[in-house]
Amino acid sequence: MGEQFIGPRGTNDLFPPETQKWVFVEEIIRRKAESFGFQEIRTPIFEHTELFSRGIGEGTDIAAKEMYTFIDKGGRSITLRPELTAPAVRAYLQNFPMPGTRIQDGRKILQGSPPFVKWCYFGPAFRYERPQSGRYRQFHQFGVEAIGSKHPDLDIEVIQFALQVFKSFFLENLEVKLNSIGCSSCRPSYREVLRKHFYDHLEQLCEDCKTHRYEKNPLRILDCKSQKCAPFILGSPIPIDYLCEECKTHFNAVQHRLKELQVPYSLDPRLVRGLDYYTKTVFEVISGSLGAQNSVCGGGRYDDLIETLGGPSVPAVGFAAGMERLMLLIQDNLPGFKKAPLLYAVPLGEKAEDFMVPLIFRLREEAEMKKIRLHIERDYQGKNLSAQLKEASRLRADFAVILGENELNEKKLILKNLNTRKQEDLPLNSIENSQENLKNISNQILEKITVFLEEIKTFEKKFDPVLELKEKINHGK
RNA sequence: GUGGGUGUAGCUCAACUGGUUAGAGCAUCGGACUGUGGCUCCGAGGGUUGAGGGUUCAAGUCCCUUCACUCACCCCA
Repeated sequence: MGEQFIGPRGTNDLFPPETQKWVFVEEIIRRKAESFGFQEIRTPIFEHTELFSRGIGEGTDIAAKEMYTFIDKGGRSITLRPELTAPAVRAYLQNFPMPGTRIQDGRKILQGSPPFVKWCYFGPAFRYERPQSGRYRQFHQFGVEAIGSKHPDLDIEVIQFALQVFKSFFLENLEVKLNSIGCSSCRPSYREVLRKHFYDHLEQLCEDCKTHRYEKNPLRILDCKSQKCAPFILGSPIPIDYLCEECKTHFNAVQHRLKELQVPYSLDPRLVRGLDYYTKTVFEVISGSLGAQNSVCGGGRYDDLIETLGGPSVPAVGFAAGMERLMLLIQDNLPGFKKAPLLYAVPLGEKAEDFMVPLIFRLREEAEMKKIRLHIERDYQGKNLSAQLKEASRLRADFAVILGENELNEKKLILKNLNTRKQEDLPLNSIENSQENLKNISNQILEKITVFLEEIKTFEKKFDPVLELKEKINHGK
């Protein structure tokens, strides 16, 4: 087989019809984002390493061992983004002017309200992990961030947006998990309570919990799935019992709204998330049909992140969802995509080509001006008539334009409807490829085609993608 | 990083307990049909059996190493 290049581990190539599905799905998400007022942003795929190590926390698995980091030619440490929230915050701080600040106890205190933005994004992210179903080294996320307000209704709007997106794809059997992990004022004391709880059993905990988590971030012990830790986690104190007044009111407000809006959710006191920047509300949407990597989307509040990254204290909330995982869930439900009707041009011989090439060019322009969606293709391998028509059939072409020696001599051109197998001659005034002549012929062809297309159109109304999708869902399971 | 499963033609898979020249379907290309397509028939090309080493008279098959894919742990989207 020789030596062949294959793509790096954990990366994927996308081809039609997959690419069409992605475009379709992204477009629906964009429309949904528009109605929520989340505006699309684009930030670089790489950033200074420091942004991530500080942003998501030195101790986290992501920062500690999953980052694609390299030194560039200027000696800077650069990292391919493993997530998009930290870059969004960086972009926010860099581009949106703050009101005046005063320094108090080494912290920047805002004199007025910070700029408020509601953003959404799409794009690739990179983590060095062993790939498996729903997990890749280059994967794609979409998500939203609302920066500049601590209003609990924004937590709701973010969750609602995620659910609305999933709903537009008729996804069922999704579960919303919710928790609150407190803030910088109540978490330290809770942390101590946790340490005390686990202290007596320290020797019986798993390696990771014993050595790292207990010291660095005892909350993450709650998230540990090891058999060893399970019995001690069961009886451990949970974050919501130790929330400060502010966090408690916030969490109550969030839950109140969720109930009011009849959003089904379940409290999960062990949901703590793997990134250090979360505060207060955290949530996750999981699916039972994804295998081990069952989380479709995860997010929450990050009221301290902007300050961690060198800005003033600005509250924010957001989530990120995995495109690959979303596609896994919905791709069987997605409809086939209507292609533009195909016109296959069949020039036989050099003279015919000399006329056909400018004609094709002109046809494309005329079709566009008349807003006729038409795909025009031809043969480039000098095949004979039979073979070219065979190719046209293989490509499911709807029409063929045939031009050979005979036609040139008789000053005509054959337009064949490949569905009905009927063909007719279109007279040529001349075989000069003057613009006027080409335009004339183009319009003749397009006129004939339009008639056929009208017939097809009424037929295709049954195949409206959304209707078809709905039907599938209703009939299936 | 750790464990399980799997690697045979472009794709999907055969080849009994080790036994001649590794087969089939689909796909591709050509011909029947020197200018009218989807069908049919005939034919052709395509393989260092993932790679490297070992055992054996003999290895696709057994052993070791390595690589890739895949699922799971871990972690997360």
